[in-house]
Amino acid sequence: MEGPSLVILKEELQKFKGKKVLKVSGNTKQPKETLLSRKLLRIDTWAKVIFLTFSGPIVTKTHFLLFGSYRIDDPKETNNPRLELEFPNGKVYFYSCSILFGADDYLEKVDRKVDVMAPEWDQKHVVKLMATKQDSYLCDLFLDQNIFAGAGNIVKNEVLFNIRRHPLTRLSDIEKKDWSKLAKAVKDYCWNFYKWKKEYQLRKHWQVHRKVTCPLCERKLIKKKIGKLQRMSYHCKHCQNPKLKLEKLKVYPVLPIEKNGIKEERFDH
DNA sequence: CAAATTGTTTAGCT
DNA sequence: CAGCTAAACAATTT
Repeated sequence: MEGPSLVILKEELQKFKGKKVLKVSGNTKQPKETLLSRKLLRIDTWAKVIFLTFSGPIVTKTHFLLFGSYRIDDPKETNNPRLELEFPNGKVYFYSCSILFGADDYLEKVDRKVDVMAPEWDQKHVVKLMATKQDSYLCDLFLDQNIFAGAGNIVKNEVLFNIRRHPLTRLSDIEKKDWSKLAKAVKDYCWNFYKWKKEYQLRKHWQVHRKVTCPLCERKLIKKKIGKLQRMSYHCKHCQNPKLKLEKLKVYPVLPIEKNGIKEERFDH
């Protein structure tokens, strides 16, 4: 689950704010019983993490990793929740995720200036941090949670296409004056992600991620694990700047969605 | 249906 | 100590 999805979860949990935990269950090894009878006081997100603060205070930190999911008032029948909380007005279920208790300090220490979805996101601050990673490939840089907190593999692949650059372009191959454009392109795409996901239109907007053909030149896309992080990359060898440094950096708008019958997204996460 | 996946941490090397 | 890799974790979709 990428950053924007966590913000959506936060919104969906608002109805439980100020409510008391009536019942706790789940297969987490963390001391879940300590949450009984406590009130959910606040909900914070950072990067791909959600923090729940209960009276006490007790702070939990939940990360959904690659396969995690959640449900509200509508449990899955196929597997057991890691944590289930019952409130007077409903229940929330977390599945296949990492949950840690006692996360008070994390919540305080988090750098909100690098969180792509945070109001405190600070372009200049991000560019400063980028300067410490000049040798990184863009495909690795965009996944660096210390610099682009909340960006994931979809964001990475789509932003690289929007800037028409090869994933193995090094940051140092981009003019320094354009670095702020890179940062903004990632942040802007994340907000589009957020909007599209709420409309169940996210996958419809994918231009290269998990696709086979380049939407511009119709050539077959390259699908390969590359970069230091070896995450799957989808890119067009022809359209994503095969000749480095020749062209001024431009962030192209996302192509309009095709009017064919791509089915609506029904993902839980 | 094998393969991929909206990801990260940690143990164990060199 | 830095930096790398493999392993572990876990569930659903195409």
